Amino acid sequence: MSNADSTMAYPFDDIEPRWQDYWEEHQTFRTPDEVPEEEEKVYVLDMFPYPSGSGLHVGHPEGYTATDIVARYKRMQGVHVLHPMGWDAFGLPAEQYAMKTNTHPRKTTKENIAQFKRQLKRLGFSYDWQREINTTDPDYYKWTQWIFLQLYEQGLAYQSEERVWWCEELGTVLADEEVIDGKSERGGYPCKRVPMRQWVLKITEYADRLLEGLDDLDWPESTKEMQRNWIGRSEGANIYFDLVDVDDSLKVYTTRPDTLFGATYMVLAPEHDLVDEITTDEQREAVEAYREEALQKSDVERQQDEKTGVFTGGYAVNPATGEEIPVWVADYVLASYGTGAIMAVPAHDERDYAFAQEFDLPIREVVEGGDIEEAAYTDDGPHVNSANDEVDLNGLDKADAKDRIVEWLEAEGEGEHQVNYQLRDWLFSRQRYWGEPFPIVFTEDGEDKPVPEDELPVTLPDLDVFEPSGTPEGPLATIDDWVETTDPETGEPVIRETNTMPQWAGSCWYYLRFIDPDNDELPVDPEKEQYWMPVDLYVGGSEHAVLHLLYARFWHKVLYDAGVVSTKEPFQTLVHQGMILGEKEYTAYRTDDGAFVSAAHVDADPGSAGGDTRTGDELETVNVDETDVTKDGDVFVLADDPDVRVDARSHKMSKSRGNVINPDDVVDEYGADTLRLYEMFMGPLEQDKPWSTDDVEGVYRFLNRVWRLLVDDDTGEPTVTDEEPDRDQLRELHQTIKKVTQDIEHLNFNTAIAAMMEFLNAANKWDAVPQAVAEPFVLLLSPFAPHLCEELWRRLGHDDSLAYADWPEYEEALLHKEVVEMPVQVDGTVRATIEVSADAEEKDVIATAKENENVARHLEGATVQREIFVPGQIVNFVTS
RNA sequence: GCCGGAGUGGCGGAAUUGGUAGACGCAACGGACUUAAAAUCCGUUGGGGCCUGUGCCCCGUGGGGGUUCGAGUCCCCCCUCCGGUACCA
Repeated sequence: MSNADSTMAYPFDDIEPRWQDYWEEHQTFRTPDEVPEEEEKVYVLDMFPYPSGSGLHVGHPEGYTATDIVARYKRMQGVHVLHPMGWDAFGLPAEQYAMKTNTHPRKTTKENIAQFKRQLKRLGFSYDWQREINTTDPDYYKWTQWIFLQLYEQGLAYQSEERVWWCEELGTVLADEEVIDGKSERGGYPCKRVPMRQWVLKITEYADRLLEGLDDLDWPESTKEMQRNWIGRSEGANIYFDLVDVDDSLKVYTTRPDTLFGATYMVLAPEHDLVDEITTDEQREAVEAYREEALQKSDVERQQDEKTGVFTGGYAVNPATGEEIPVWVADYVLASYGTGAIMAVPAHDERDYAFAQEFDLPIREVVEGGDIEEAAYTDDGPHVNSANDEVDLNGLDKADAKDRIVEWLEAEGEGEHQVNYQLRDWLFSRQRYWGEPFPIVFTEDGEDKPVPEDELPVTLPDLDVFEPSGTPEGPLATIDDWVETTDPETGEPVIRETNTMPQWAGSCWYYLRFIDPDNDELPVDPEKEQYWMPVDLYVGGSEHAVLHLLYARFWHKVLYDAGVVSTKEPFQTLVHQGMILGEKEYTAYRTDDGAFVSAAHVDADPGSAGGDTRTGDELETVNVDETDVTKDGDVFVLADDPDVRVDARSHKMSKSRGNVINPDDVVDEYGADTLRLYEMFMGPLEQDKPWSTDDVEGVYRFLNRVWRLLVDDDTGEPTVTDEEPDRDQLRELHQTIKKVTQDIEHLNFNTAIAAMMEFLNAANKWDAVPQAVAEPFVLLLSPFAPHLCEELWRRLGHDDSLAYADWPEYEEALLHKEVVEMPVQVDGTVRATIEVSADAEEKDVIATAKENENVARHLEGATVQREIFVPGQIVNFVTS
């Protein structure tokens, strides 16, 4: 039963497609190719979507509406706006679908894009569709390959043997998350890690610049912090430990060189190069077995709490104490961080402490302050037991001890100060079909060579059959007549690189291509780039807080160094829209025989089935209607049985939960303007918010009231008058202009809408609406509900679109009320509200306040110590 | 564990530099219109208490303390929830 069926509803289903056609026909939102002469510009960008087969989700229009409002608002202010949209269309799902149905990913992708585009157009976004780009288009990925060549030529791309999960049965390489317990997630077939030659990008070379660049960006603090943590810069020292009976030394990285005197053993990662050399014959078998086991474990499995490890039989010399200390192999030391080896200081490191306890290794205190019988002490304190003939750390604190010992190590040639990063170089190849081919060939003697620029793009060959390649090298390796080619320079036979680029590649620079999408000479014209960059507002999900945004910043800096772009950072202001959750659900728990169990006794993730914590019985979940629950203190209980607590929360939308809202359905029922307005009205943009169909109807009613305020339902004629607006009407209008303008500037769309609702409530009480008030109001509403407002604008007598009409400006003088209400407090408690003239003097206001009966009553018998007067805000009498 | 964010009516959420807590919307209730329903319109709605009534009093922004004439807002301590991350030496 929807209100939308009512005959009273405004005809959105007629209005919306009509205006969408108009905009398309008139190219209303086309941004000219030429660089405008006027300075002022704004580049408003959405994170472009992956066009999945399931179509648009209600989460998409949230960010897209926000940027659309800003774009439309800025256009009306006469600013040049770049507001494009495109498709991040390479990726695994289309390839998996191809293997299931033997449909070419190109076809699937094309269909999905058509679906997405149709859905977006229905929502009336003001994109310049002439600039649409698609990462799978050879004219686009030509330049992705070109950028790879820039990286290659600058020495930022190298090849390395990296281990991948290979599943013999499935005949394909799997990602980490597709392998569980060494078995494939699909089918449960055994997998093993095999080394593969892969391309890796030297993002670590840019670590410091990526870190520093964050400081000046107007980004959410949490996102900047996540990037900082991801880069993970730390300062410490490399220290060299000579090996006993082996002519080599062991290099370790530590952030606590000051605890060197407490290093009582050492640990190598199982992958460490020196394991073989160090291991003694007696220990070899045990070490080999341990190593074998560790190599087949996934990273997750290796991060179990219990520490495992095995003694190598070898010893190293602690350079500070001269002691010979045992060298172990353990998988709590990661090969990928630091040098893959550590000096273990069990007294002052929790992990080393746990390991030492497990294997009964000595624990020696070198920093005072804790109780090392109980636990590792990692805080600061005076150093002890830390002196030899040449250096003495005793009594020093952490910072001084670090300086002193590093100085000594450097003088002795036993170590040096070292900065380290958690950031790893970027594994840039995938053993897949549906991605950008690398512009690289290999000569017969195995040398890699770049494909010359004028030979780009290296296009993806077609495949007849989509099936697992049967080789870890991926599907392209099976196409001989593509792989085998000739070197255009020498005419010699060469073979092509058969890896493809990861999905991130295309999204690393798409914001540049939007500026100049058809350029076949360059990725982007420098003059246009200088005008439009940086992106002024970038909106997208926080799931991209690290990877996409870090990779894109990295490429941008490389392009900056190559002189392709003029800004050091691509995205000046970044906003993450919150997640839209499903409708709020109340969940009760029940036993087999139908008895309710209070949620207080249920052990389960809220909303999913679980067990009774007292009896262990399995419980089923029941959805309870909102009307059958009631609030009891902080929790909800069944109205009929207040002893039974129920879970009340909204969940992430998912097919399995069946709480997915399809934007198409909402548009069918209420129209695009309602969907847009609702998503903006739900709450602050950045916040997660639950969907509520009742609330959708609320904003729909608002749009209907706007329509009825200005248009006669029977005749379709406007109901406005040409009378001069009175003072009250002007004040209402100008207050609304001010509020809406400021709120859009701050992306506070929910309160902007509330202000317009307040305006409407006021206007509904007027006998008639003057045209001079109606028109600015329609303009204010237009970025939010563009179809409705275009229609109203037309009916109010305008021939052109309002897309470039002047944004209304408020007059300060019209905002003021002549008479204002002021609360009067006695000792901080409001006792009355008085009406005074807005420009009344303090003494008059105080006098009026004192005359108030209730105020007088509270002041009776008391001495007024102070009189607080804040003009227009408050009067407060403080008594003794 | 660590980092980040948030706790305000039955619900989503408002609240400039500290200045009438609960704007706006939903839901609920009452009324008008209607043969009736829907839609629409008007009104009430944080909790408790006093009063014939205009009205008045007390409590109230996760909990406890503090600063201030005045605290949702600032300071200290604690609790809960959400997101991220986790053997990074």
